[in-house]
Amino acid sequence: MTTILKQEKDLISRQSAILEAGFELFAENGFAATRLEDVAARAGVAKGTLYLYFDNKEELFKRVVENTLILNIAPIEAKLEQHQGPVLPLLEDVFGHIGEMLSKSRIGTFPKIILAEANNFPELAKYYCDNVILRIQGFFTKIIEKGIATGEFRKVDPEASARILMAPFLMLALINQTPVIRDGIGLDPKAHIKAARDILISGLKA
Amino acid sequence: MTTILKQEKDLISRQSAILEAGFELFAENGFAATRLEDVAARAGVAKGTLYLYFDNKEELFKRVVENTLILNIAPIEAKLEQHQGPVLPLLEDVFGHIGEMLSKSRIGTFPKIILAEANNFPELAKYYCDNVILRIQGFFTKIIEKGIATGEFRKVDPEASARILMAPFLMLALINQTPVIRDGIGLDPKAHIKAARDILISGLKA
Amino acid sequence: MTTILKQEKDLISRQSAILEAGFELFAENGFAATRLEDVAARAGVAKGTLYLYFDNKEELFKRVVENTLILNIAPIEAKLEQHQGPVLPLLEDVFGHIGEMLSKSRIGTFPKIILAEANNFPELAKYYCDNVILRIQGFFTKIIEKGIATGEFRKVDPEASARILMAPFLMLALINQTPVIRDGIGLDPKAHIKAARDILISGLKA
Amino acid sequence: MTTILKQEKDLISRQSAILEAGFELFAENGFAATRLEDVAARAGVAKGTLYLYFDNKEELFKRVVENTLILNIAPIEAKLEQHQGPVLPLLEDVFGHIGEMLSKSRIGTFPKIILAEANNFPELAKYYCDNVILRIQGFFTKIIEKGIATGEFRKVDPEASARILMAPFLMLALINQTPVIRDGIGLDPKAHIKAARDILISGLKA
DNA sequence: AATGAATGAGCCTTCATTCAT
DNA sequence: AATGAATGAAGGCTCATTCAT
Repeated sequence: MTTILKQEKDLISRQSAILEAGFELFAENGFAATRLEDVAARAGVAKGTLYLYFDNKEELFKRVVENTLILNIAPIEAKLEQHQGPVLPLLEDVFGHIGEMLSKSRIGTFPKIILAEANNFPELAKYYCDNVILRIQGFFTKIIEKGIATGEFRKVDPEASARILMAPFLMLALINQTPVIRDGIGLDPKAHIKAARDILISGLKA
Repeated sequence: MTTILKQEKDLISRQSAILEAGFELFAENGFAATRLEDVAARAGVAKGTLYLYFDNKEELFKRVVENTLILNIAPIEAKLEQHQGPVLPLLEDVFGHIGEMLSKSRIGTFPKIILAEANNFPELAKYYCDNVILRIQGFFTKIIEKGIATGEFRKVDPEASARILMAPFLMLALINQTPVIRDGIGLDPKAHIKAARDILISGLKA
Repeated sequence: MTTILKQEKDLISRQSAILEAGFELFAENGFAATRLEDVAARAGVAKGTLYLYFDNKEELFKRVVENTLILNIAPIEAKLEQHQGPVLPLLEDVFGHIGEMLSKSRIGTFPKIILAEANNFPELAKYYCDNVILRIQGFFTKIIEKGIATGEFRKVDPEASARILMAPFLMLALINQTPVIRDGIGLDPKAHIKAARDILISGLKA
Repeated sequence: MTTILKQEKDLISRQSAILEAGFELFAENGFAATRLEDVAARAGVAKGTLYLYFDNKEELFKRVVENTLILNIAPIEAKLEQHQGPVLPLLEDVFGHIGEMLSKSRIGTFPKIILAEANNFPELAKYYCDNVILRIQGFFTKIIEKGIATGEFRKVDPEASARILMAPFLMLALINQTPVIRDGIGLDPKAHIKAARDILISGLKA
């Protein structure tokens, strides 16, 4: 049984290693400019091994995206579900939460990959749209609606405003994954999130 | 002489046609997925002709970007230079101005191209950063500083806040060039700009 | 116009060279064991050049087959059409004709290729079946029917007998293209055809 | 000991299963297009197991051929040896015998395999030539010689005529293993053999 | 200057073979 | 002995680039 467990672990870690390697290289170079040979090398396996886990390059790409997309949206949504009382503290909390996530994990790479390849992989873009963007947008929309209901916020268009709340996060995600530009404009994630929270929440308040 | 002029004009228009075609295809498919054969076809020339005007694919890409980048930042900057009195009306005006530009012209394609290929073309990204992003950022920074000076705005971090002002524009630019996503989330450019102006300006006001 | 003619000739000869090279190698090694690189080398062109003339390996294979199949069936059929009087001399003539063709040209390679790849290329086999085998079979069937009508031949099953007439030709075609076996069994094409004519015609005679 | 016997039997049956599976797939797809993975699957063993019984793909192929080649020529030869009196009845008998064998068993697959791969496996072809073709040819040659001696047959070239006798069998073997063509030309084995016997024996008779 | 046929390096993918378990 | 995951050489195909016309 120990052996079985070990094998299982090996299998999982090997697949993970490939997904991980694929993630890094796709994020760095885009889909086309990424060579499977390099993915294999970074994962520490042979070229042919990739095909034991993935049908082809496209499928690997999709799985890389999907795999990482089972992201921390659910826990955030849960917070809102359980939440009682004024939404302002929740919103402030969420700003910090997402901001930190985008600064530290590499989850912010995805918007970039998806946007870059959206025309070449429309189904993938749709998938991302439905499972990530729309869920986040829905989350913010509900917060705004609640805030309007409790009188905390002015009467704004909840959905359009939700997208305005999301914009600084998108910007952070994109630019933080692009060193040349991030360093070029001197963007500091913490200050960025702080300014976003400050201005946007002030702008919503009644 | 007429002939010479005509020839010259032909030369110019041929080069333009290539740049134009390259722009459209690079914007649609990214750098790698764009085939020079298709660029040539769309420009109405033969494949070999491209090489009479451009050294290679990379150079064509750079020239496409550089060529179209001489965008209308200057007039906007000029407005600020000449401007007297309260900055709020100017800022409101600028919101509409940029919003319209991004909705109608294809200038919004660039952020997407640049971000997608920033790691493969760092000099290009740097160039774009210096000549476009930083200038726009500087523009907004100055407006905020002036607004703080006139007492119109709260005391915020001008540069970080400038980036928050830019975020919805970046979002609009990116998503508007990506039909799958634009339609997927139901983004309406006008409503988007309206909400941005509303929330951000309220958020800045003293 | 001289130039145009020359170019046209070049194009034709290049395509022919590829078909020729493909023919030889496919005949020698079969479909799978033939490398396009070798086809290109034998045709005196680069690997990529093949793709200017053929979509892919399969298509090249089919074209090789089809191309050579516009063979000398038509002229033989014509003979029968024009023929008057007793069919025996015609049949004897045809034996010599086909025998010579199979001995000298490499047209006899096809049955072997087709049979070997029939399961991998069923449409091709069907094509060959309809356009070659059935036409030859029809030709012999008609001769036998005529011969029965004129009283030259016994009353035999015309179609089944036609296939018996064809059998020695098939054998010759297959074995003559397979040196190991041809030499191994000491098959001499002329003697083979002579014996076939002798026995089969005697066997049909009334 | 029962166990040992069982193991031994398992070994034998496993090897047989592989040879069997190989036979079917090689016959269907040819050498190159047959994947060892499929052979293993059809034999109900793992891919690696093949290599416990065979050095490599080529060797498996040869063994598949050799293994099944020990066909029933001997009993037929014996008949001739013991035979006394007129050969005509024997020849007629043999026609039915071989015809039935080719229609029912899969022994007719071999000519196709051998011919298709003769250039890639010359020793195999030689082996088949010496042990099968030449023996059958010798058998028919002797019958014809005897028949000439007894005055039953005309004075023909015995060896060349032997090959003419063999031709319809070869044709049947090849085409019967190739459904597309067999169905395409509407070949019926029984009628084919009947016509062959009829015409060829008539053709030989004095 | 313009063409487009030709080139060949490069990459994805397959599959015979190996080897740790 | 048996397994099947892993390997990597080999080959089909694409497309940026060249060059004869």
